[in-house]
Amino acid sequence: MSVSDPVDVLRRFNRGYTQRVGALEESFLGLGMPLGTARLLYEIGVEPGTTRSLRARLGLDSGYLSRLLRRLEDDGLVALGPDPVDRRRRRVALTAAGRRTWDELERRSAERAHRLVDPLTERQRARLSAALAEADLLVRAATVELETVAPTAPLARRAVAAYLTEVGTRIGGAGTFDVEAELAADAGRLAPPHGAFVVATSAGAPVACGGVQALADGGAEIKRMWVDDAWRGAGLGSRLLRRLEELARELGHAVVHLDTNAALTEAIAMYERAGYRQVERYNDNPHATHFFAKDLT
Amino acid sequence: MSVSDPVDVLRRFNRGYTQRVGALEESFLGLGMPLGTARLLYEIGVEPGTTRSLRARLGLDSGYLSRLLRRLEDDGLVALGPDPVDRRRRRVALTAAGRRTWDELERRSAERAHRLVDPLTERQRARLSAALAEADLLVRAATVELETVAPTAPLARRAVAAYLTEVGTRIGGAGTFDVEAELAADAGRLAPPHGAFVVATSAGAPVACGGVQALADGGAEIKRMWVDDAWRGAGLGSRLLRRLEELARELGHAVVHLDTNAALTEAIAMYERAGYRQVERYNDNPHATHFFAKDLT
DNA sequence: CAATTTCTCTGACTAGAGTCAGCGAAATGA
DNA sequence: TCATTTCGCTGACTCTAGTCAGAGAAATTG
Repeated sequence: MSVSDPVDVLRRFNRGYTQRVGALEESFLGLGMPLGTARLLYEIGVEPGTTRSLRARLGLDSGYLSRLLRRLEDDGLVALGPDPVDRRRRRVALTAAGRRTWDELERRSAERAHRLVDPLTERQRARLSAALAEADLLVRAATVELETVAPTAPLARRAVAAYLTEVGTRIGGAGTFDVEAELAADAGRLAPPHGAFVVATSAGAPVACGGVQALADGGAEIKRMWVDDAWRGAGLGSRLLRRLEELARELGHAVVHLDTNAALTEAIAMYERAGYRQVERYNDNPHATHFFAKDLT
Repeated sequence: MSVSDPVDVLRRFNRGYTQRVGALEESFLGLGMPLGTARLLYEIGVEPGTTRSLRARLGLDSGYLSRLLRRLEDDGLVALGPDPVDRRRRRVALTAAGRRTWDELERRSAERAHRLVDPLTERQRARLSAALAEADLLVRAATVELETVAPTAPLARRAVAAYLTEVGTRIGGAGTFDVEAELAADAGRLAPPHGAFVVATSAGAPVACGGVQALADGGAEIKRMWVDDAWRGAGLGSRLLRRLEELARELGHAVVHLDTNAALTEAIAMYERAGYRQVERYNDNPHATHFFAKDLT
């Protein structure tokens, strides 16, 4: 067995790691709370939300979640209130007592981690840190899911809003966007029959997106390419790009265009790596400074 | 929270990893077999044994194990027979069908790992591989346990034998050792009241060792320093060295000596990093070419 | 040889984790 | 506005995982 076959390395790691460190999870126990309940409490503490968002994050059945929440509520650890946006849903947040329990969970978990790292020297800890951060990013990237969704879907709207915010700040305050107007424009052009929109999600949260639309004078155009800051460097951009090109091909196009701004240096580098060549300005987008095209062979 | 604090990175990794890949464990499912049963089958496949040894390895209740075994037997996957040594116990081994199921478990586990790695590019896979291998080594190293044992203990004998084999091959066939004679010599000098022997174990197997003895003309000497090939580069050597110096101090010595061979380059580098300075030959060891000493402040 | 201990197995439990169908309230679309 | 869809909640389940006490066979001890 080759030491460097990623599959073998992964399996070897997995076996060793879950045996030694997997016990970390069980640190949730010892608070007299079942694991599922503790996991939920922990997740609420990390970021409160609606029943819906929690379900997505933890992958739970709605009935099951409902029951778990009730138990936490009975114990006085969480407070439930109606969601003003959609009164069928409920918003969940920790109470003061819940926060104290959460802090205790945090403390115990950190203590366990600390004990594991303790026998290592400073240098080794740094090495472990770097290795785990790298592995974390790549594993996360590998498990991201690409979904084609309507540009009006909440997921898509959030992703595009994030895109606009970032581009706005990157290219300077001058050209900030009217988010609602932009979203409204997307609704038609980035949807079938002439377009498509793809969101990359991780544990239910959007981490990257991109769309294709048909250009008036033929060919397709890729728009709204965005990768969350924390997810850069894991090849998510090129994966998304490949998917969008595929969609453009399915829509019957033989060439894709895209425009971008000089400030978005990583994006430009990625387009070049992906085989895009720089072309003349093909639209009047005031925010665009660079224009690219690629033939879909 | 600093991104590079090892404790935080470890915890972040842990959360993401067990969520995404921890499911790997669940790959045991999908054979229509509950997790516990599959784990037991797997363990029997790795190494058959008595009910008793399996209970110890998996940490199961005897009643529970009994039930699980019966289920496996009913399914024709394992064969149970009385243990000739103690007829209250039973010996357990896989049947041919059990072996096939075991192989299938292996195959699926590998396939899952493969699927995880699949969306990544070649380069990313290599990065992931390297990162996991590094993390694996360090996590293993962090969970290694140092025990002071008698040099006659089976664990110690195995470690010293490995040491002698390695040194023998490294410094060339010329000076191979009489293993039994060397072990007999250690028995007296590397044990209390004038010496000590330390073995580093991981999951019960020796992975490094080292001993201290008193020199005739004063001072202590470190001997039998060995780190298993697969465990190099994780700082196990320096950790062991520190422990041995501590033991030398406790034995009342103010200075430690050690000798080594020019062929053992990593060891020499480690001694220098640890503050050892080269000194004149202080014994007539024919295998030694380099001599070191360090003051215990 | 008898008494005691050790060992596995059985039966009777409990709690956790999760699934599924269906209900009623709220939101959405025609 | 009315029909449809979405949403969360409830009740009724199932399956795992694991605990515990006690029975009976085998080994050990006095």
